[in-house]
Amino acid sequence: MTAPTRRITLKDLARELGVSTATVSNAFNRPDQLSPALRERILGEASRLGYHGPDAKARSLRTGRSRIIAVILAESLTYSLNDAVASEFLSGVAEVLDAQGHTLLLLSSRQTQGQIPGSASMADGFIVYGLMPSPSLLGRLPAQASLVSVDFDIAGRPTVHVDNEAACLAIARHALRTPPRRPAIVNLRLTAEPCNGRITPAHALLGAEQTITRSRLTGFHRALAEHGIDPAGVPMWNIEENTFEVCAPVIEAILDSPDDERPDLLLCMSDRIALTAVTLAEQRGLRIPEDLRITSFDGIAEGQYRSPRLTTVRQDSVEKGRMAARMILGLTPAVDSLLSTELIIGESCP
Amino acid sequence: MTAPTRRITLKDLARELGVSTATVSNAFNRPDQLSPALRERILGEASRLGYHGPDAKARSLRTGRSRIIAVILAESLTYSLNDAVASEFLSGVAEVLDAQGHTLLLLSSRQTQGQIPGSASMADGFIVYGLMPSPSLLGRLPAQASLVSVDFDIAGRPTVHVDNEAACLAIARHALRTPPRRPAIVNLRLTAEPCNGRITPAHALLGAEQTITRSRLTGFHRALAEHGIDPAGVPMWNIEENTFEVCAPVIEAILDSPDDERPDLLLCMSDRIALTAVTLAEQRGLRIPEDLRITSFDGIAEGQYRSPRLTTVRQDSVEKGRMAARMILGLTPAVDSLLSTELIIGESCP
DNA sequence: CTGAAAGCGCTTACAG
DNA sequence: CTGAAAGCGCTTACAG
Repeated sequence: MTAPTRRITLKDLARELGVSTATVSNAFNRPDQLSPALRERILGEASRLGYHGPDAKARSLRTGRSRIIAVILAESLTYSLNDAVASEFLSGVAEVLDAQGHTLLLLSSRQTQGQIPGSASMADGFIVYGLMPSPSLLGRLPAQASLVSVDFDIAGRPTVHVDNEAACLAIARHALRTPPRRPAIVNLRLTAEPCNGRITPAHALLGAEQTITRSRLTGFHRALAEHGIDPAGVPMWNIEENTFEVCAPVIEAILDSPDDERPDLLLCMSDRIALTAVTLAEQRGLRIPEDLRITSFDGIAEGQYRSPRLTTVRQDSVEKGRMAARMILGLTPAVDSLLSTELIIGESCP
Repeated sequence: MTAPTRRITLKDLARELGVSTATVSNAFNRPDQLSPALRERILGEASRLGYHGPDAKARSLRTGRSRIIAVILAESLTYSLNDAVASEFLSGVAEVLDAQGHTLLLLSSRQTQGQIPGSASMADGFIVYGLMPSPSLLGRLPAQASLVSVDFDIAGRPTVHVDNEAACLAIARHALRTPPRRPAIVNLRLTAEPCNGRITPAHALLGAEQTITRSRLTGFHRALAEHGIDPAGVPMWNIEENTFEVCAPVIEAILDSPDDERPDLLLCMSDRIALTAVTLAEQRGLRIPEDLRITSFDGIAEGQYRSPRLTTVRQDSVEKGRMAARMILGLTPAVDSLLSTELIIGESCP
């Protein structure tokens, strides 16, 4: 309780005890390297002197490992932290890291600084989530660090993802069992140039190697073709950000079409889009599913506990996070993994 | 593109260029300490050799600063990441850190390891959120690190919070303007021992220095007394975790009371509780606000974009996060700060 | 404007 | 079972 003149170090402690620094280090790191009695004495003295263990900065320099794992999110931290899917993913990562005594550093490939801060290179491994970051960002990551990508591929690196195309094929098949008069698709971040609204032939779409939503669209299109509907004739909209605020104007534009033009089936690429559609449709007195059927993707909790419960594809984002974390820590062989999805039939499209 | 034999260091680079390591270091850290021409040459050579700047681990040992700020969350990361209020808070923190070239490390006082991993001590500062952690956890934090608490006080440390009592007084006054027949209070984590259900006189409540919800209750009680209602006669329930799953059984118990016992006004301590009540009440065919009025706290987006919009207290959690981050970084004087709140009158209690 | 040297606090072969 | 010594990769007074 005296004023701390200087922070106590392992060396101080060794001198105090009359043993070498190696022995003190061993007391903390390799209990088998010294007698229990001596270890006891060292740990006891340490706690009396307020020494809480070897300094993490020095240890990480010496060993080369920090026990920090970084997750690089495609979107801003503000967006990601408030997005249910990304949050669940992070939960899964955190769960495994925590159990292994590791710690989670949050990064975004949209840092305002333009690039990842140097301090990030302290991490032992990087989980890159959601979108291919710029090559320069990727190049700046320490060469020896391990890397796992999630929801997209980096050549030569292991990846974790779900089979978006098959899942979307399945849900669209379900929806099309009841023939729609005017089906429509609401995409998520699918255009090469930003577009928050109707997609026209003039819009270039991102490729399947750049975004998972392209695979989702392929699934929808396959199902439509199977049912004799020309995909090219099905109107598409695009949403730039998976939030109520950004979705709302696009959905409003769709719903405010004249009765005989308004879609009666909306194949949406996320639950957030679908929930926005539900909210705005109800405000307009449209009945779901009688006037408008809606399918979506993700299976977040919010879509399931208020009626109408969403018909959606559940992807286990928590498990995705766990898998990525296990791979990064070497608990699981670092090989490409495909997680399965589950079709949930709710009330929005029975 | 050759096989990386060994990672290149600042020393290698200096040798390669025929300058001292000090000069290379200065080229990266103190541009004013060398001629622009030399600096250019050094940086050019560095990027050609694939040297991405000084190693973060070594730099942090040498300087004593890591440019990492840790947030210690009261709840598990899994819970916190999926809670709108905590997520918004973290957004605010991340926004400021990012702008300052700092990085965010996520910790929980509920780590499964029982205590914060040693690697956490790498952080330059700690933002402790939501609840007083155990003294032992607090004691293990590096003595020289800065510390800001949020939503509770640590003696001698700066804190950021909102005036919970005044806000709850205000919202309860609003609700009581229409005299309720059977008001009730749904508390959040207010009992000393875990209790997910009705609070009886046998339950000890946490003190105001331990939890913000105690201050919220005081606000409710003051308003009730003002309106001539004996607070002791108002039934109270407690919710252990702010999630739909944990809330639901308690809310169901409340709503399933006989008609003449069921509350007609629910003063809830969070929007999540209120949203659960809305969902379950609607399932039972109860009309809001005609049969049941509901007030809450937080002002999360989800409570505002579907009808009935919640009558609630909006606290600016993002700003709370920004404030805490600014204090930790020394951008703002580290003094106790009280954020204001805003009463939102929605349809759940007009 | 530039460089030689000390040292941040630890861990780890290695020798005894 | 224990200790002396090297060195992880850097930054920073300090001297020139």
